[in-house]
Amino acid sequence: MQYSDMVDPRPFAPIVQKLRSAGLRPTRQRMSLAKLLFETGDRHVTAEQLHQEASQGRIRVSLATVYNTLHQFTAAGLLREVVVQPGRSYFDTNTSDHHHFFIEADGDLQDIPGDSVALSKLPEPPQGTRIARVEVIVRVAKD
Amino acid sequence: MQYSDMVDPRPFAPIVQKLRSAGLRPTRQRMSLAKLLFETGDRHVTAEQLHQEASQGRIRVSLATVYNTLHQFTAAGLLREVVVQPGRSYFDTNTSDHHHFFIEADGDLQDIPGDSVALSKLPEPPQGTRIARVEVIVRVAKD
DNA sequence: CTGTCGTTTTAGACCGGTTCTAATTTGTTG
DNA sequence: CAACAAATTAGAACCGGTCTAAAACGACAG
Repeated sequence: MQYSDMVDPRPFAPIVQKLRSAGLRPTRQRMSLAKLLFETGDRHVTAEQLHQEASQGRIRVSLATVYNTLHQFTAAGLLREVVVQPGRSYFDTNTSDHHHFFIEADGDLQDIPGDSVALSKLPEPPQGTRIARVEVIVRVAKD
Repeated sequence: MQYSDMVDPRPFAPIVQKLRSAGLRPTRQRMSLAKLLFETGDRHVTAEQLHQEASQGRIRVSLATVYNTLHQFTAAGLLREVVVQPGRSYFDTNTSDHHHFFIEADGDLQDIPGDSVALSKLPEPPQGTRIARVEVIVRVAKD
């Protein structure tokens, strides 16, 4: 029997790692939220959604902490904030260069596969500025 | 002396027209706001900005009416709502197909000349949906 | 293991943009 | 001009998000 056959004895290790290398202390709340965010593929969540999800699990976190954590993760480059609706922010666990579909009727945000949208021409930024990011939002309606 | 040499005796006529054909009664408030919005080239305003601007002129309009009017104009296709910042909406008097620079530091929005950005490839929209609009936002930072 | 100290979390107050409500005013039509 | 529907209004309410001050916690030295 080899090590690789066993269940990982330190299931939190990768998350602790992730937080540490982002310069964030691995606290109970941050670890729990990180698990929810990063252990199930790409996600787009609002603060309220994540807070509710946490509450429904065994995790007790205040809404303030959810906001703090989302912003810290964003500042650390672990998340990306997406603004498509007035008065509500989404946080995307996919931080690679990509764009979004927004299904207005449902308030549902989806990643667009990286290479299925292409910009063939970009404008010169205004005097004294440089391009920080280019975002493409494809707003779709239901048939 | 020809008609075209004279000052237009009905300076509000074009605006009344515009409102009427949008199915909106040409009330005092709507006319005043329309003048502010449409008589000085392309603009990007927030509700608060427009309200303040109106107040500074001779126009008395409530903030509620500014919101109502902006939304009605948007529904009628006279304006376009642009969402780039959490918790604040911009309204763009340019309703043609075009995109935006957003200068994050100033909260300043600018039109990108129509043909200086080009999408060479668009994705298939998700099952059961169709593309309603494609928005490109170029976020720029100051040097 | 314990004490210390800076960091994090928390409840709840607060904030700013936006929407709602019910009463009043205005535009239109006969 | 009367009558009625539509628009406007002040102010309350709402809602996502932020702030505050106090309590809890994590890391580390001893």
